[in-house]
Amino acid sequence: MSALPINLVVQTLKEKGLRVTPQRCAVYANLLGRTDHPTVEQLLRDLNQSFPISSQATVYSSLQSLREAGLVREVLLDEGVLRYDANVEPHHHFRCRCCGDITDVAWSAFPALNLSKLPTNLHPETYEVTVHGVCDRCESTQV
Amino acid sequence: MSALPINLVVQTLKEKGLRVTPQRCAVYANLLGRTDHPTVEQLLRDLNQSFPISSQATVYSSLQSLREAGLVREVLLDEGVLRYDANVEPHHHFRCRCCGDITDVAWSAFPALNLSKLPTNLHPETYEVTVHGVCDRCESTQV
DNA sequence: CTTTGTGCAAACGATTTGCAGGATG
DNA sequence: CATCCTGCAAATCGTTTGCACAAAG
Repeated sequence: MSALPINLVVQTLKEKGLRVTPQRCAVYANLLGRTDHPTVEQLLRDLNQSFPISSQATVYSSLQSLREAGLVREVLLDEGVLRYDANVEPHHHFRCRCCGDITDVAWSAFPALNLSKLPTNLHPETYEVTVHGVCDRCESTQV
Repeated sequence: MSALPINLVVQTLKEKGLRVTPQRCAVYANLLGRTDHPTVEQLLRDLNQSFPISSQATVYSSLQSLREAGLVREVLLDEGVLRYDANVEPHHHFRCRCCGDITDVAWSAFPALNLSKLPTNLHPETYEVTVHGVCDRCESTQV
C-alpha cells in the first residue's frame, strides 16, 4: 500500500549479506508495509496482484532467508498455518478467535514477569503472552 | 505406565455423554497418565505397544470427541504439530527449544495480568504465558 | 435395533525438496 | 564465471474424510 523506502529494503538485505533479488525485496517490503500477520497464501496473493514475479516456492524460500537473517519472524498460534511478521522486537500477541487475525501487543503492555519461580529443572530464556479474544470487527458483526 | 483408575475413566466418559469404547478409554487414560504433551504419533506408538487396538484415524476421532467434551485440550506452539493435554485447567506452558517438549506451568506461577490497558479495539477474554528455554535434560546434554 | 465408532485407504492442504535454467555479485 | 535464486512439479507430512463393517446403548 504505502510507498515504502525501497532503498532501505535493498540496503538492509545487503547489510545482512543477502542477495538482492526483486522477489526478496517484494516479500520484505510487503511485510514491512503491513501490521497484520499474513500467511504465505495471503502474501502470495497480495504480491502477485501488484507484480506477478513470485511463485509459491520462492516466497517460502525468501521467507526462510529473511528469517535466518533475523529480519522476519514466524508466528504460529492455535491454527495450523504459519504467519509472518516483520516486527522482530520482543512483543506479545492478541489473537481474534473469530477471524484468526493476530495483532501485536507492545512489550510494555504488561509488567515484566519474574521467571525465577519456575521449577528448577526448567531454564527459561524468554517468554511471551498470548491474549485471546475478539477484535472490534468481529465483535460488531456477531453479537 | 501407572495403573490408572479405569473406572474413573469410564465414569467420566459416561458423564459427558460419550460412548464408552476401548479405544477412547485407552486414549484418555493414556493422556491422564502422562505429563508431557504427546503428539498423535507419540500417542499412537505408545497405545499400540500395550494394546494394538488403535488406528490413526481412530485416535484422531477419539481426541476430537474428548476435546468437544472438554476433557482434553489441544496445544500448538511454534512447531507445526498438534499436541494433547488432559489438563484442562488454565495454565501456562514451558517449551524446550531443543527437544520441543512442553511442560505445564501452574497458573499461580505468575501474578494475574491486567488486560485493561490493551488497545480498546481488542476485547480480551483469556491469556496465557509461553516460556521458552531449555529443559534439564537438554541442558546437560549440550553445553 | 438404532446410532455412533472403528479402521482402512484415499483425499487434502500446507510446507519442503529436486532440479534445470537464470540472475546476482 | 562461480554461486546462489527462481519457478515448476513432485514429494512429504500431519490431518481429515468417505465408507463398509462392527460395537454400544
